[in-house]
This record gives sequence, structure tokens and C-alpha cells, in this order.
Amino acid sequence: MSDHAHSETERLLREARLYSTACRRATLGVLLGSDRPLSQAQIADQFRDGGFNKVSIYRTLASLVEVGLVHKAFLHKRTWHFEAAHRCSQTQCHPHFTCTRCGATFCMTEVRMPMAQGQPRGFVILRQQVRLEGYCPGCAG
Amino acid sequence: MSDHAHSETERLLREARLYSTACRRATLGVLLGSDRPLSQAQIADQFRDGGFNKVSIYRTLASLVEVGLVHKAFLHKRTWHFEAAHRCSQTQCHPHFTCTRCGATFCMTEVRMPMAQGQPRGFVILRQQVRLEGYCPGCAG
DNA sequence: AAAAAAATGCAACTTAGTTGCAAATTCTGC
DNA sequence: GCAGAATTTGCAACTAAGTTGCATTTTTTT
Repeated sequence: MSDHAHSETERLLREARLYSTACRRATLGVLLGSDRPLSQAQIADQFRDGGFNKVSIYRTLASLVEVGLVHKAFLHKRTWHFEAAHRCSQTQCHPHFTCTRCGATFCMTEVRMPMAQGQPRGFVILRQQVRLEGYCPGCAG
Repeated sequence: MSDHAHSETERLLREARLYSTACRRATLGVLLGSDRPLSQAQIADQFRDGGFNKVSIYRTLASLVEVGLVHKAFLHKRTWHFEAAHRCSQTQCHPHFTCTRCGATFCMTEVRMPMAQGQPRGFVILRQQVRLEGYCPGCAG
């Protein structure tokens, strides 16, 4: 990780009152640099020389989710994918598109969805998530 | 299962060109009678006297999904929940609401969501799914 | 620099879902 | 209805994402 990225992740962790540790800086750095949500295994793959234990990565992700720096974006094939929260609003992230042919997932930041309306009285909606399925440009046509 | 339900599930299975077997009739009957998506374990719980092997239920669900009688509604705690497809359109089911306090899930059949628009050129959207989170009437307030 | 607080790594575990195969059930053509 | 083909079922063993307990190491505080 570059010095710049190091100080950026360090600042975010400090603001969140989390210990600035190697595993947290590395994990957060990978997520901030990714244009799509990543699983624990995909994050681990990005670490050179040694890397971190999967348990540590899972616990790191849990702590980042708890303070709101990271979101659990979606489950794909029974595996959680995480993304940095910096481009998500309080009540909804951009939709995620998964290609049913090749399995790739994309962040649909251009697609705007209105918040759900018309729920029965008594229900309080705090967050909504939209998943899209279909063919990506490479697999369509 | 009542005689009426038996003949109804049998008809649906025949139309779908599936063998009408005890496990399929029972599974489909349970899903048709449920007002919310169910997991394999929840379906198995509804079977009296003996029931069926979990492998058979999983394979039954796979066959019902393949012919379109049943949908994989959503993953909750890494567990798939299935629902009969009779009230879903081709491109989207009703949103599903999960209470973050008690964990219960509800079908929000009253909530209408427009199909996503504005995706980058080349993407073909075939289905969309909306998940809602918040407090149910029992847990809010 | 020492003590306190928290993170890390390891091994063992949990659990939803899957696979291969033999036995049982359902369907097809007579 | 009945024999044979096609398909489903149950069982045991397996897979893999994620979790837990605990001893060790790192980070922070004073």
C-alpha cells in the first residue's frame, strides 16, 4: 500500500476509534481501491507476502462494518461480499448487478431507485437493497 | 395434505412435466400454503410422520425452481428461502422485508417498485430483487 | 518503559448445501 | 394390470464459508 493510502486508511480508522492495525489498514485499503464488492477470499488474494489469517480478515471486516466504514453488500453463492461505504447513502447503496452467465458482479452507480413506499402501517423501513440479474455486455447478444 | 391440495399440486407438477412424487407434492403444498418464503429446514418442520430426507427436499426444490414453480426468494443468514412463484411476475417478485430486531421476514406484496432504469449500455436486466430492512410492527416504537 | 486494552493466528468446530451410489418409486408401452 | 425404463429417494460422506476459544503479539495509554 502507498504511503498516501496508508495515511488515509489510518485517518479513517482513527476517526472511527478503531486501532490502526496492519490487517485493518490493508483490508480497508483494498476495499477502497476496488470498484466492486469483494469476498474475504478475494481480499486475501490481494495481499502479497504472507497476508493475514482468514479469521483476522473476517474479524476485521466485522469491525469495519460495525463502525460503518464498510457494508455487507450482498451474498453470492453463500459468500458475503463487502464494499467500502464511501459511495452509499444512509438508506441505500447503489444496486448490484450480477451476470447469470459469467457470474461477474457490477456496481450500478448510475441506476437510481426510489425508496419503497406503501408498506403496511407499523413497518419502519431503514434500508433497502436492490439486486439486478441479467447479462453483462460481454455475455449479452 | 387435503385431497384438494393433492390434486392441485399434482396438476401443477404434470403441467411442468415433473414426476408427481410424494416429496414434490408435499414440498409444493407447503410453499403454496405459506405466506412467506421458507428454508429447507422450515419446510421439513411442517412434515408430520417421517417426512423426507433433507437431500430429497433440496433436490425437489431445485427441480421446482428449474421449472419455474418456485423461486429462490432470498438468502438469510446464509440460508436460502424459497417461495411459490404464483404471485410473482416474470421480472420481479414483491420486496421482502426483514426485521433487524427479531429476524422475521415478511412479503411486502403492497409495495410496488419500478424496474431499474439507466444502466450502462450493453447491460440486459432480466430480473430485480428488492430487500427491505427495518423494524416490524411488533419491534418498532 | 510498563501496564492495559485490543488484535492476531491457530486448531478445532459449525452448518447449509452437495455428491455418489444403491434401493425404491413413478411412468410408459403393451 | 405388468414388465422394463426412467427418475427419485435415502444414506453416508463430503465441501466450504464462517465462527469460537485461547495463547501470543501488537497497539495504545499513562
